[in-house]
Amino acid sequence: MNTSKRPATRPAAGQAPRYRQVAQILRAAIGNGTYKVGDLLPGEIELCALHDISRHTARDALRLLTQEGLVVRRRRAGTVVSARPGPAMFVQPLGGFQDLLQYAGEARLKIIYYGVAPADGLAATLNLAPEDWRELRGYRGSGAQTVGLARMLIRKDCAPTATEIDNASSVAGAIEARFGVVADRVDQRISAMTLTPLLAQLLGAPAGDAALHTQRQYRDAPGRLFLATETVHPAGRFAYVTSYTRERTDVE
Amino acid sequence: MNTSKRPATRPAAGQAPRYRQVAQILRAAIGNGTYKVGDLLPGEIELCALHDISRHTARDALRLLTQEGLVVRRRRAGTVVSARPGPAMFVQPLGGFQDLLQYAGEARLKIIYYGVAPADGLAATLNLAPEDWRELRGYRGSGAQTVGLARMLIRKDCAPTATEIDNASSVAGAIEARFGVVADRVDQRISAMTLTPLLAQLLGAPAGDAALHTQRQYRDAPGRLFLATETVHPAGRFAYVTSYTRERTDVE
DNA sequence: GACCCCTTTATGTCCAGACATATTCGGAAT
DNA sequence: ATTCCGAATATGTCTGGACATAAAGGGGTC
Repeated sequence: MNTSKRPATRPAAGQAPRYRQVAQILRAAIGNGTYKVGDLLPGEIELCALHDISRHTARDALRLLTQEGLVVRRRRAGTVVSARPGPAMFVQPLGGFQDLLQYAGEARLKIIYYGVAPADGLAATLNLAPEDWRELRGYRGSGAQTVGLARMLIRKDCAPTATEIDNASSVAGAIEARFGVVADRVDQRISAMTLTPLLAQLLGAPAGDAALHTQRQYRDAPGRLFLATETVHPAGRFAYVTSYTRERTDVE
Repeated sequence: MNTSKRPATRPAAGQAPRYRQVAQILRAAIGNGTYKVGDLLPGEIELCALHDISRHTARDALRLLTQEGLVVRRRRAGTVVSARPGPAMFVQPLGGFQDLLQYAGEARLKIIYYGVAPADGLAATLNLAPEDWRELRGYRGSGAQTVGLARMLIRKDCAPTATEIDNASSVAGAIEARFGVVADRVDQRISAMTLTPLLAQLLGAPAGDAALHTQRQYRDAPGRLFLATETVHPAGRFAYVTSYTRERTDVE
């Protein structure tokens, strides 16, 4: 293993890593129809040549697209386009329990309000006593892009600080880390809704547009509600993606 | 780069890849409390030593746990446990899986078209050769109430008759009963959409209203697509309701 | 105790290589 | 035209290495 090694082609300062750039190029090509569903993407070796990158970097780029459900990869068969990306679409796995405890990919929660639960806020909606809860409101998004709006109630006796929430991968995770309160049951409801003028304004979308409405209630082992959330994602910005596989019992 | 390379430590025949084995060991350790939320996992270098694997294999194992939301990784900070593995990782996929194979509750499928896949139908949307597929269109509803509209592609070589479909609890069930083709993997995507005038008319809903849009692709064991469906449910008529419970995994 | 700064560190990103293997495909035979 | 088989192929898995960088931590100063 004594061949000389090409110096790494690092991205310019402030730019995304090369593998993300290549992933974005491919994502855009799928989105604009250059590659259609069923088409083969350039293979790993071809991507190396096209973008002057290593096979590792090419595979990392393709791994991103695989995770987003845009392509399917099988050995020898190659990389096949399986879906078109919505423009700037974020996808959240909707598989199992853990997926409920995570933010979608890189869509972070930007807190815009965290404090006393207003009498006419989410607590009222859920018929809860506001004085027992903290309300949190925030945007979900990445960078300057807003994917959705979230509103949550956190029971006062297990309300982390805003900093703790910022540093965690989810609000439920922050609660568990700080107070040891663990979600034992999560009830979820996904439905379609029409954006009200207020929500539309907050989300920078036209009023009357369609949106995904997700409500979740998290309960601990004795069944006590400790976290309730609702999120609104305008159509075109967000989708739940799930992949179920029939389980093999031959594993391990 | 002229040091000799250790031969790869491949898993024994029939066993999962090493990176999956290591991931499972760590997952179990998190699950049984060896590592608690907030704890540091062994770093990459330590995992290499502990399991006699390369850093790449260690990183792949940790990447799985990251994807499952069990750990959070940041440079220099290390790998921190962010959640305990619920059954969600294994979240009774058969239960969830089977749900995909059934109609929602009592909402039956009323077939309004079953035959040749039109050149401009769903096959075109999925970039499939229409001549290899049958297209089925129908209403989902109960009694006189229409809940949603469904459109499906069934691969010709395993297309049941309309009567067989009527008599089964699902199209996938009819396919399995008649041809023995079993869904091994189902990819699902749930998003919000706005009703086009045509869809609105078919559904008796105002054009421009919000709707839930669900797309599913069913693949058999070798990964071949044999059934693709899409359904549209106007807002207010349909919601996905799910309840996840953390399963007691004290047995293993 | 708070703050600052520098070193250390553990992950992130990128490079190269090799072997395994599932899958595709082309050619031969029927 | 169909079937079979073997070679080729493109991804999967695993090894090694190097540099970048964000973050932790320790020590010194105030």
